[in-house]
Amino acid sequence: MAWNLDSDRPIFVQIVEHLQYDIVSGVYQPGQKLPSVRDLAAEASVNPNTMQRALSELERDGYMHSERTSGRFITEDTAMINELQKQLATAQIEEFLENMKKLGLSKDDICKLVEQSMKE
Amino acid sequence: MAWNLDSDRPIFVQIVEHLQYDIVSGVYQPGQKLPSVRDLAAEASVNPNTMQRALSELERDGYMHSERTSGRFITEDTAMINELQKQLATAQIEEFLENMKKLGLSKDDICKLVEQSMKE
DNA sequence: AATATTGTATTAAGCATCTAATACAACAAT
DNA sequence: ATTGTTGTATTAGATGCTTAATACAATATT
Repeated sequence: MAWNLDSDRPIFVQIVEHLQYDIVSGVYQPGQKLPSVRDLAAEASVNPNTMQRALSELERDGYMHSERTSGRFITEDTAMINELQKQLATAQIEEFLENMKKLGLSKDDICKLVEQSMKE
Repeated sequence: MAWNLDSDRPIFVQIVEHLQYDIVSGVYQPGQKLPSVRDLAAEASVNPNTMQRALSELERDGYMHSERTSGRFITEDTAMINELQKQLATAQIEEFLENMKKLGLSKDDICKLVEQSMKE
């Protein structure tokens, strides 16, 4: 699975988002053990420090926790995960609609374009 | 008009996007003269060098051109502007749908959420 | 003719990000 | 008991972005 990191934004931020999406979509199940920092860093072709930083952020927000030497685990709080999904989804929609309006497109324009793209 | 620049991405990139949206939506008309680099920089609360960099990018891509000392002008190539609008719109849609899928949402889920948000 | 404004260029400094290279303590695996 | 793996911390260097402070030539403006 490619990580598709670009240079337009800090890498550690993109990693945080990527992992949030993996948690929300079920790539990583609640309670599941994550690969080690070094393995994740290699997988993402990133320095271990950078991966560590991203993981620390996710840990700070409660989406995972580390057991000293046994590894790192996804939270088992499914309510929290569902909340994150809801939050990310509404953020996506709001940003999308706002940007489309900035482009000078009407609601009808937006609907047509979305419907057209959804058919593929 | 606030520029709403954040620190998550390079400012000059955000300025490029902001101005592209202003061109596409008609805030700046084809052939219209832009404020000076210094004025735009002040308006965006940004260093003139940073604004200059963003403008150079837009100029490199043909969306505007500078007349040495008379100022800087939006292109009169309306076809090019329409093409940019189309390009930005499809990019928005594709990114949006891709992210929603990454969140594990089905097409029905997406439709419902969009319809709901569109009513406000 | 004198002045102001235009775009443009340069240099230096500060800052955050990222990589690289280690190091260490805790614990699992052997 | 030894070895390997875990998360974590530290230091140094490179790079890119941003600001600040200028400077200059060209040309509107007065």
